[in-house]
Amino acid sequence: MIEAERLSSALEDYLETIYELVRHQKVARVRDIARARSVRAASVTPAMRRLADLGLIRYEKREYIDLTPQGQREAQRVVSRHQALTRFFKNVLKIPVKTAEGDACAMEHSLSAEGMDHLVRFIEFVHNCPEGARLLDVFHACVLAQHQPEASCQRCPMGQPGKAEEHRAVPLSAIDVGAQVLVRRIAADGAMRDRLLDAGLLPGEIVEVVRVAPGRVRFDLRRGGFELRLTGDEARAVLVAPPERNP
Amino acid sequence: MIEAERLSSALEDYLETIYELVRHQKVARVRDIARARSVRAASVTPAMRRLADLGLIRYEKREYIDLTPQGQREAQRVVSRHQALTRFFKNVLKIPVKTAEGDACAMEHSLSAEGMDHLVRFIEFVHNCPEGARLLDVFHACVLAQHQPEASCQRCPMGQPGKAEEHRAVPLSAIDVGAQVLVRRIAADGAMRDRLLDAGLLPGEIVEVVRVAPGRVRFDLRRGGFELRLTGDEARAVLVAPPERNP
DNA sequence: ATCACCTGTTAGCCAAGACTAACAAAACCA
DNA sequence: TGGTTTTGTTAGTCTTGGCTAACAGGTGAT
Repeated sequence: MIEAERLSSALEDYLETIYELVRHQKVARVRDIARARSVRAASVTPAMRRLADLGLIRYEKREYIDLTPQGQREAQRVVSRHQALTRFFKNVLKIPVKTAEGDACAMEHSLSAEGMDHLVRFIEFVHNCPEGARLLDVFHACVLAQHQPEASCQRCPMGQPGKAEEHRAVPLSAIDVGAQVLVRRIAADGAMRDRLLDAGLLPGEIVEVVRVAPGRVRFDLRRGGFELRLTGDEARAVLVAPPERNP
Repeated sequence: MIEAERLSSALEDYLETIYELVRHQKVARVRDIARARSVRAASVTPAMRRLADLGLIRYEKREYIDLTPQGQREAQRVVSRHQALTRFFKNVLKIPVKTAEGDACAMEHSLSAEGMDHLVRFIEFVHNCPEGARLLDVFHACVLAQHQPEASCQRCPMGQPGKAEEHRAVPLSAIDVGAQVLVRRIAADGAMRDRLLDAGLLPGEIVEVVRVAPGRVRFDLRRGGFELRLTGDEARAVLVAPPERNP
């Protein structure tokens, strides 16, 4: 048995798979592990040898595999992170179950102890504290339902077009050349939202309007050293804080 | 130029590094990339060749490296995820800046479009909506400050030991053998909290008390097929919903 | 009893991505 | 101009973690 410095994600995944298999099917065999991880059985054998060398599993050729106490602890650590992330994605962010699973599965290997600690505090908060539960409801009603305007939150000024400007949010399409503005919100869904977010238009970012095409059909922005071109529709979906006015 | 199926995390990191370098230092050289990524220069050259083959960077031997428009988009996508995650970890979960950076850096490669979409909605919510801002305040005051009891939230019943039981939360140490209970909250900090969370005691989990040592100094639990042993102190820190009573 | 089948192992291959050591090209001085 | 230093590239090695193909060991059916 050799001392571990840091388990690779692949080995953590194997360990987790074994954990789930013994939990549900009582025993873990090479075949099952291969199926669960979508790899060939021939790839499993050497991984088992490595895990056995690390003292995390008991593995004798052609026999059932199971976890040592240390392997159990290690696997449990990973599974806990997986659970915490999955719950956050499903219950708080409300992303589709399958995507939530996928994201959690990939991220579970790199969440720090501190991240885990605080993430779980957050989950505890929205589950246990009436304030937390209420505010989560507001988030879901107000923000996730934006594409169903009639369902959207009455309290939140960002959801009400008339009140938006009072709260210092105007579409980027209304901004003059040369002004620097602060992105507040992306009022778009689906592919267009993805495009704008991927382009770096996150709330809190500062952008400068560099050029506006005649007819305001195209907007060239500068953002931290790079230029970015938006269509009129895109610019209308980017809500920003209006530039300061010197009174 | 070859078509990309899916960029590896390593290549995404190189791309991101180049992006940040041209943004701040105007140019990216092999030396700088190697330093930024803590690898040897000899590892950078082949990575640059791969990125150039994918049409993401412009790279001529011994010349400055820069991003093609496509590379810029690709890098920006990764950087946006990095930013969104960092902000969430820093401003919402309030984990230390350095840890936040580290976690974001590792997770940025595996956040789905949907996860990104909803994560940013959440950030928009707590930044723009008065309700959201309040949510965050309550969370920070009530939950993160738990170890300073005088600062803890007055509204939240979980923070007030007297009221906790009314809200169906009692320490696991008070539970009888044989009972199945639901974990509500881990009332511990630091290493003990980490240990309990890593052991899978997350809010929402169901555990059964299998055995209690004389003097209630040790508690053996069963959780989804595995046994788990807690000390008395640990059991006192696990707040659970009391078992149903048949009236 | 033997043949076929299922499962697991071995051997040998490959690609990614790191490393060192040695070499080549530029740049920097004197 | 020529030597030194810095910077980049090449060649060769290693580990991880996949793959296929071939083989081995058990189980079961005829």
